[in-house]
Amino acid sequence: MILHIIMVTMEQRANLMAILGERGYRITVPRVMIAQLLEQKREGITAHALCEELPAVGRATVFRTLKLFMEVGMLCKLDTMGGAPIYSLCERGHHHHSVCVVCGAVEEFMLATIEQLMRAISNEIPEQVVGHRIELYVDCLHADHKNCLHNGKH
Amino acid sequence: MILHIIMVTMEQRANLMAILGERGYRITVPRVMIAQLLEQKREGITAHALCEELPAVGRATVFRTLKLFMEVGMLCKLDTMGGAPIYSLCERGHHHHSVCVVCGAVEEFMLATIEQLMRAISNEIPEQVVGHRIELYVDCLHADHKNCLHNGKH
DNA sequence: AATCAATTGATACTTACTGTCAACACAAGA
DNA sequence: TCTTGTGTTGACAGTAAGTATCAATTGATT
Repeated sequence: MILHIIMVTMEQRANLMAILGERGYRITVPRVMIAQLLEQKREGITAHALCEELPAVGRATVFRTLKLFMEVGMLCKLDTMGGAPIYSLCERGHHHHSVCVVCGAVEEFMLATIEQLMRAISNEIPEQVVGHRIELYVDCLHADHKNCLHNGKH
Repeated sequence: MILHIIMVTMEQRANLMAILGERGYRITVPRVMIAQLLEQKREGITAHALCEELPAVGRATVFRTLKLFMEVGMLCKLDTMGGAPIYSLCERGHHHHSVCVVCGAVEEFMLATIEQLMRAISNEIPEQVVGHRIELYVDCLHADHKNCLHNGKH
């Protein structure tokens, strides 16, 4: 059973800024603005859309910031195979995506079993696991694939 | 314990061609050449390198073919965060990657537990799972991060 | 061998992302 | 609170991954 993420907490942005601070990165206006927007767009957002919604922030800064957030493990980049990548905040290790291969509908999900698995893997391999990313390719089986991203394209 | 993939079988290319045939795609010279090369480059290869090694095959065809192989579920695309994506053949669901966040070293691995997990998930969610992708972000802990992809860049 | 749709290669194009650098702003110390 | 220095920004130009187009070609089928 999929547990959709409902909690939209301020804690996350605070976390993100705290992590930046800890690592010696500055907490700047553009970074806070981008974090805020990502927080609102829980379903994820493209870099292009981010730029449009934050015209005050330079394009280069948007990409630099996305990369930074990814490096500190608070942002996932989802490759949609034929569309622009989608970025979305994640508490480390607690957020994954399923992509419908028919209509392109993207859903977030979490499964306790995945997190259990990750802990198990940590014990099994010599490397130290600092993060992970799981994408499920599914057929969402919706009668008409209503959310079809591809409809507009063909 | 990581089980590195050792088996290098001809079966895989045959599989791939069979799958193409089944789905009504033609088995052409460029497709066979690309499949052959991918088979040799087990550790994965960039689209750019593929083009260089197969000068007889057009760039567009290389990308089209990679996309096709991904669509039939026989090829994984690995996003390396700051480098060109790496493509590598996979028997469906039996091949994943770990990426060292320090030095960028990429390793393939498989864990039976992951495949068990996927079967479990299939039963838990309403969507039909047709494929998956798992990337582990690790610190490989090699004393000097010898395989450091980033060395050349900084 | 003939047929015809699927595929190819060349080219031009789009777009995600990065490098550069002068101007700026954040945090810390005087 | 003023100063100072480094991290960060924005604009712009550049790189490179990937796609659209279209005439020429090729592979499966008859």
